Amino acid sequence: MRTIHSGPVTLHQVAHAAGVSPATASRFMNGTARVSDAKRRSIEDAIERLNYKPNLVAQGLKMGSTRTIGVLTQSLVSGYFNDAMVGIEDAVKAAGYALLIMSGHWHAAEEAERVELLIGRRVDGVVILTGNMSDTQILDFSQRVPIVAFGRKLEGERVFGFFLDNYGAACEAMELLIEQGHRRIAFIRGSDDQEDAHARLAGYRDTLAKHRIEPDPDLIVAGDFQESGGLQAVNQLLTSGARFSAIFAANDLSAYGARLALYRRSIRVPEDVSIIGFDDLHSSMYTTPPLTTVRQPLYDVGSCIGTMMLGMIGHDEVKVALPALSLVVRESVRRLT
Amino acid sequence: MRTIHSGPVTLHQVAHAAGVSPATASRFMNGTARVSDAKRRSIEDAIERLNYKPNLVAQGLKMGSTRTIGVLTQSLVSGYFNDAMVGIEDAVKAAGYALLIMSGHWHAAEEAERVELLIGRRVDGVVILTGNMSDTQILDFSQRVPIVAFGRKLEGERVFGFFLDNYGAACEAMELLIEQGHRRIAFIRGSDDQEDAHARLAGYRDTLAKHRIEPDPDLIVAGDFQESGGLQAVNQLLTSGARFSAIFAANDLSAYGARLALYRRSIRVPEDVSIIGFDDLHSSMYTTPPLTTVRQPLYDVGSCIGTMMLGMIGHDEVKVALPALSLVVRESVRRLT
DNA sequence: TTGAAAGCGGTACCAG
DNA sequence: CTGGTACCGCTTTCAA
Repeated sequence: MRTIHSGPVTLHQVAHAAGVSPATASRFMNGTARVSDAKRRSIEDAIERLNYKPNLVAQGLKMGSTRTIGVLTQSLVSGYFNDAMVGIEDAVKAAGYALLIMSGHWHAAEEAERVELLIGRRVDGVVILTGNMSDTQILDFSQRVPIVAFGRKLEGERVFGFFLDNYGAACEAMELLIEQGHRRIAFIRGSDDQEDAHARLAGYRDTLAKHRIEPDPDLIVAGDFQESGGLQAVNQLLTSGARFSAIFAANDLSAYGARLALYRRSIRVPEDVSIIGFDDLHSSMYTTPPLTTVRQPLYDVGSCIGTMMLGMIGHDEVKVALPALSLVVRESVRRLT
Repeated sequence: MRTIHSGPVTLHQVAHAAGVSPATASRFMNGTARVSDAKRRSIEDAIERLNYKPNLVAQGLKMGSTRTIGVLTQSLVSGYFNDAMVGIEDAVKAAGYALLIMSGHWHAAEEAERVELLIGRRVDGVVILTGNMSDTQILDFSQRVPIVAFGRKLEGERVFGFFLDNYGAACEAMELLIEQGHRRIAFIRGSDDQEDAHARLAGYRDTLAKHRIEPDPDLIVAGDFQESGGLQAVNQLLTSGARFSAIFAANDLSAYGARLALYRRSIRVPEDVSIIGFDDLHSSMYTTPPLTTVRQPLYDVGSCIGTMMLGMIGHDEVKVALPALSLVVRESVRRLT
């Protein structure tokens, strides 16, 4: 006997085929209660025969949980964010959670709109990867859904936000440069609207001050966290005739651009000028020369976020240790002789 | 008057507050039918006051459509796939579709499992970005959900698969090298289990043959589409003492690795050896020297996929022009003198 | 134009 | 242990 059915098979059909009530079939599916051996077998059999797969949408509606975590990223093509993404996914997938990813493109209004969409789709929680929304906005959202945010300090019943010590790491990077004898160090800034950019710049300034090195405003040039910005920055530095023996780029992408600008003028790295970056993107291990930089353990950050999220959803107190930034010394910095 | 409510407000609450039936409220929400001015106003008012947002899950259950497209990628951290991802998203978001992304890690069983999960979540369609599943498996899945696949040729009622002309583009790349006077050209292979890897190798071989250049098996070395593979490949080439004036890397990542291996031995690019890659990752514009490579218009591929998917879901015939590969000449290839 | 009610596919409470 | 049934939030006949 073969029946033509349009859609996927339902639990009712399984129950019917197995000669039991949907309730029993459901109980069997979820192990919610004991089911007699006979019935169990016939249910198993029916499931097998009909190739039944539960409808997660229906379950979601009934249970009030979609087993989905919304992620607001800023760019789907950022190696930076994507590392965190896999950390998150790895942390939550064992619990049956999937990720619904949307990107806000560093635009507060768009970010809010995306979060709204995420909530409309009834995600069980949303993680916000930096961005330009105000803390207040996020706090507001957290009334409606648990939130964990990366890149800002936030604390509350259904919200937790944290950031890594960019300032401290920037100081470390500067210490390395200075310890290697560099005094005239250029700094390529990040996007003005990003917290991290400021922290890194502050680290640059304060470390210079700490060592009583006279800061030269001409050595601080605009950038945008992109390769193109780094390229322009160094071009500007070079045409302005500024002297420097090292460059601290606010992130690796900028460092790539800077490196190319130097290459164009046949300035060697690190023989003529040293470069240090920030982020430790995967490809920074393969630039020529391999880039000395500050490692952001984004995968670990993602894991933390994932476990925190699961904790908030399950109303558990979870304590996770935040990963730390660290310097990774490769070959783009050389001692000044 | 203020009422304490646990969850989000429902359409029933809105209807109640507005003094109309849920049916009318629903009609208003979707513009399904005319609603009298008076009622309309009171509904609008209630929506505003209660800050009502429709429950997409409930709508999904009722309508049999989640307005979600499942995407099976192979890696969340691949610049290659992610470009396509944003193309897809851009193409479908205007239609109210969101992307549910899962990755299969080039593992057929895992891929199938992910697709199964996607279907369980009742996505309206799934796009498969290459991978190692068999065509048969995909055809099977397409019985249950419309599929568009990238990286394989597939045709059917609810499935469409296509690939770009990797072979032709590889030939073009080789032509460039040969035209620039190169005869001893090394080839770094891609992963053996990927179709594209074979196409590119075939392009390499056939173009050599076409120009009656004696192929040297020692010049074809293993790779894995990763930087590390490219690095090792060139190391092997170098230690084996093989002579070559150019390297054709099966993809940009391999080219990066190759470039570093050369750098380590102080072999200059392109003065001593030329390198050509494949993919044109974003960062290939900023390597030193900028990489000559074959551009894969992944964003456009994504757009096509998105529109095709929308077409399949809406049972429309859509004709989209597939984007073409093209050579982008930068600075890593030099004429042999 | 409007409301009542059925039902999308499950789950869980309540009896038995 | 099992079945009947209400209901999750929304849409859509069907009748009025």
